[in-house]
Amino acid sequence: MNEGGLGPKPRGREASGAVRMSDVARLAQVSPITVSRCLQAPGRVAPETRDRIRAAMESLGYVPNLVAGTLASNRSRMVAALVPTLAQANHAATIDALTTRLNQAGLQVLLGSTGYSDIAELDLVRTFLGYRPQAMVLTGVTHSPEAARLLQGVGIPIVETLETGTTPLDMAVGFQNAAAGATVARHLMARGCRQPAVLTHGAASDTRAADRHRGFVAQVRACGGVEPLSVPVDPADLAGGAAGLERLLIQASGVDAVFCVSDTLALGALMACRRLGVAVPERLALIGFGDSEPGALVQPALSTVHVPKAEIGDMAAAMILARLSGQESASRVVDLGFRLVVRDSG
Amino acid sequence: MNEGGLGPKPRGREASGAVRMSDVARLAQVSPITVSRCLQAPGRVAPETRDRIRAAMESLGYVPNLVAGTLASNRSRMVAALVPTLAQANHAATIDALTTRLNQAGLQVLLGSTGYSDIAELDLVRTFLGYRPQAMVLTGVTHSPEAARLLQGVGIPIVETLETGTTPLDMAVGFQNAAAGATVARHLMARGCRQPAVLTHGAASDTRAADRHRGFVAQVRACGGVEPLSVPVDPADLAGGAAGLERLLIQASGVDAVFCVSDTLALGALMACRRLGVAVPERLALIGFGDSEPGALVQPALSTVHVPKAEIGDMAAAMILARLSGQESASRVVDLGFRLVVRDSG
DNA sequence: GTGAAAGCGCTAACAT
DNA sequence: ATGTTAGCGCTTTCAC
Repeated sequence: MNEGGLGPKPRGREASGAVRMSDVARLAQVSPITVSRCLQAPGRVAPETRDRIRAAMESLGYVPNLVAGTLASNRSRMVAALVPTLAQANHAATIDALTTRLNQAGLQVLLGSTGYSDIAELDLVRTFLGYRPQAMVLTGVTHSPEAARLLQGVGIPIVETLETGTTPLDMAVGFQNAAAGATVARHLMARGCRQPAVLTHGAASDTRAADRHRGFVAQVRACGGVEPLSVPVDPADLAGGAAGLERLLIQASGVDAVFCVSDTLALGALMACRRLGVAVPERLALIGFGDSEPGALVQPALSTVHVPKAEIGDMAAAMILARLSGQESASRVVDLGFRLVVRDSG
Repeated sequence: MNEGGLGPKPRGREASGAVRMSDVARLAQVSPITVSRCLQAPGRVAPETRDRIRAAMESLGYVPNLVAGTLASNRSRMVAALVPTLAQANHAATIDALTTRLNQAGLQVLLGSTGYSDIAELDLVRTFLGYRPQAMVLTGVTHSPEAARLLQGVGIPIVETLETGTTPLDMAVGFQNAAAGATVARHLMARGCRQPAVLTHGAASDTRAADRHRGFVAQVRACGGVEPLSVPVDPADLAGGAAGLERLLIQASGVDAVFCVSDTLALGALMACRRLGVAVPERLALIGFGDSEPGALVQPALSTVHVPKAEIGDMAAAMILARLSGQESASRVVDLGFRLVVRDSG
């Protein structure tokens, strides 16, 4: 259909008639390298030649093979990103901002979800590294030793998101989870709570949640409060939040405030309170984390901690882009902070 | 640090000391092809050799270059997926399910977001095709003619999600948006609404929303109702929903029911009603679409249409996997349906 | 069970 | 402004 019968295909492996750069070159009567240049730096080919090449590409429906290009140039246009799950608004918003920003700069995002599993993470890191990405974005700063070793060995920019508590592998952008927990504790104690408790995420690798929990407990202690009871929940969904709250009330009926390490958990707890006839915040104060949309809409409106999800994605992209363009960024750790949002629930 | 000084690197382009398959081969005293086999089909190399190779890989920290592998074998392990935005729970949930399922099968997802723009979509399609993915997942069935042409030309499985109204490029999984709109209309008319209206998404390329709108209007007509007024909103967020509702009430104070083409819009409208003192559903019935989490939690709880977001992602993955394993799937279009969820708001 | 040779489609490094 | 040559790191095909 397209061959002139001049040269039989040497290895004959191609599935469908994928158009190659050499086909374009032949039609445009130039050498392949000129076609390549026309794609990489159109300014370096004569306008007439350029038009001829473009016409040829158009008429053949040429789609450059980026895999071959990457191999030859040793430069991919890909950034790998790993999240625990997308089914949570924080992560989705962060990744959305990241991809949007990176796409604008001509970079593609290779996305993987670890499901809060360290071994899945290691697997994905290994595989993704195999694509020789230009950079890698991870969620959180806790990774298996092997993953950390692999990542440090490759010498590409690495950005860890949502957490800035400790020294990053390379760069980090987020906020301090422990400080957020402490802020919530201070707020609750100042409101006169006597017996605070916490609903936390049971998954061991959700160290962000664990940090918030830790910061909360430490601050309660510092304020001289009673040791907070804590109930781990896994999976950390609405039903889990509801069940967790019921368990909590059974274990310690005197609890008068609950810090839920995520809004989802808090919303589930709020539902349980409604069912049980527990008045919020009069009898029980409830504070969430993440400032999700539903939290602002329920009644009583959920008090929570706002975190800059989209800004984190934007900043991660910016840090990567800066590094790739040679700037040895001044700040390797960017703390975007958080903000306590006091509404009706506590 | 690692070279024995035997052969100078021919082209000397490598950034950092990336370990190559030949390095592993040399250390394990086999030829590169045996290392390759050890990775692809461990069963075909002798156990002893295998152990030697694995030890070598381990000690060198070898990470196979998948780019080279893809080029040589003409088979990538990647699936490309395009969504309008991830900042909306439906899409995030669908993609989450898709990636999880595909990752399990050893496939990676290359993710792009089009921001509801056809030209961004075309751009992404072109670029992604350059990576020679094994399959492609798109949102909706409406694409620019060039994109459609490109996609049909490549001969890989294509799955269009969230919409099954028309003939797909290749395969489709979702539900019928127009039918969903009609169902809402029937419900509202049966409840005795006299003057229904609709809050719709203004973005021209959100044809799913437009279909729901169309189906709704057609059904109202079929039921002999008055022609529904419609107010387009863009962007379709909470604030937009609130503003849209106010505009609607100004334009037609007699409206007694509003179908919002998304839950987000409906939630915004509900907030406006609270502010304005409009009783829902007594004075105004409100129905959303998508069955988002907040909708179930607000008061009055939002009536809406449930769609199987995660199931769509799962099914898309399953369809791709089936096709890749050679099964010429019986059904190219899978309608997973929807379900009217009547709660308090209408 | 293992290896040698060839080449995937493109681009870097020099020419000219 | 354009071309030549030589690979990128791997896998295919075919031989042993």
